[in-house]
Amino acid sequence: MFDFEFIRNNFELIKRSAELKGESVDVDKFTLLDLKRRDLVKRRDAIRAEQKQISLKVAELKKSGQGDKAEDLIKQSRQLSESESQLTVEITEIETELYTLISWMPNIPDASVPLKTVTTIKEHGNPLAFEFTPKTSDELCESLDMVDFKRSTKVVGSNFPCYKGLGARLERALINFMLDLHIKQGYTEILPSYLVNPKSMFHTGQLPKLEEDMYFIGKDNLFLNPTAEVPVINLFQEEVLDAKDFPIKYVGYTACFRREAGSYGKMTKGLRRLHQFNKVELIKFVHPDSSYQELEILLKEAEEVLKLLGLTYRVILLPVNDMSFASAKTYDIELWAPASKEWLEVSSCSNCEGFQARRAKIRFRDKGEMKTVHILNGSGVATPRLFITLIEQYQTADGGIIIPEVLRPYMGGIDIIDSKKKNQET
RNA sequence: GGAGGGUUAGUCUAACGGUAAGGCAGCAGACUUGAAAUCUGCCGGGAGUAAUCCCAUGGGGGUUCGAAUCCCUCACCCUCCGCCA
Repeated sequence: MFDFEFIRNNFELIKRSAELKGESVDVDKFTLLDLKRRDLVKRRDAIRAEQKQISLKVAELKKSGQGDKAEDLIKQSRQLSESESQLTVEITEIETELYTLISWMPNIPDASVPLKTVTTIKEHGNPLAFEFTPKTSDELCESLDMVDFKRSTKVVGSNFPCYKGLGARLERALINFMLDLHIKQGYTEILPSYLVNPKSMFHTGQLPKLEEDMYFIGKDNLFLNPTAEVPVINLFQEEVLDAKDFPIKYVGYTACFRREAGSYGKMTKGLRRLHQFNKVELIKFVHPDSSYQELEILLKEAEEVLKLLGLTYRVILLPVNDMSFASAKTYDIELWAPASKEWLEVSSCSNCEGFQARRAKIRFRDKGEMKTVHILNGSGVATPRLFITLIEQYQTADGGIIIPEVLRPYMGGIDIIDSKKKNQET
């Protein structure tokens, strides 16, 4: 969200970036309402000033025991009061409209972001060649009994996975491995609430735009978080941070809930796109002057997960039309699923600059001046597609899965998942 | 769920219904080799070249010429009671 003054001075920029992000923002309407508001406010202020003067005179008269002389003044003030409240009604209406208008303006992309072309920044690892026909993750999950999709459907519905046996253990191992790694990188762990209030959803930019994609508990007016970004960032809403602590780094794990309304087809098969999934999320509060350097560091910190797991991945720079509402610049990390033969997105690392911070009123003091912090977020990483690519990349000719060494301590020393060991819980 | 108490600026704390006062922190300057101390100014937001004006006491409403103050309502915090893992 932007300040009024910024909007007044940057019409073209806002209009163009909104169009590129697929939003229609009526900038002309803003100008019209803004001018009207300023005019009305000026008129109301004049009335209020007059009322104040009268009020002071009344007080004086009453103090000096001449209360009866105040009658005319009081009558006059009552009349002013009427026109004042009329103007206030008009102003409130306009402000509501303006606020709605502003809350639908997406963040402006950084100058380094391409308009429509996806740019591959780097590739890591080798293209994997198997001397046998590799199984897809769906086949492996079934043959090794790691995820029970069918039974879970009876409990809740489709696309809510139920991990089972060593599948559950592997999922848990991944989460813990990632958390421990990021803690080593200097992040403070947060285990936040899964439910968040509407205000918080607005601050981080999920509302108003993505309301349809969110689970909502009407009885208590709460949303299920779609990412730990929401509860973690909102911990600090309306706070003034200390610049001495920058960069402030938090890592949070939560289950994430998304309705994925309108999704269908191949992309929803297996673990590809789920209503509930696990994600470890990195959040940084930084000084505006260094937020783009911090974004590069954040990306490297997320990549470290995949490097240590020995996975083949690539990093792409998202063009404006693929970027989220709140982001100014986003890198995606994609993993290679060799059997399914597709790149799967497991992480988005974004610099949202002051967009969320202005909404959430998260500020810091810089040489006596209050400023808006810049907020970055990055998945480090989401588990389902990591799970898919890991089991596809590490599968053996006889249908087992080798556990990467860094995960073994989290798996009770298990080094391979195979058909004999599939339900083992040593 | 019930009863009572509370919410004032970055922070801490005042204000018989008469128009938000202080302290601390912070910033700038003076003094100083430098610092501390001290002194001066600034130190919530908006409009205006400026003088100045308006808004702001958790949110929303009401009473009043006038509300931080009185009333209603909601949110949150604290204490106690009830219920429960």
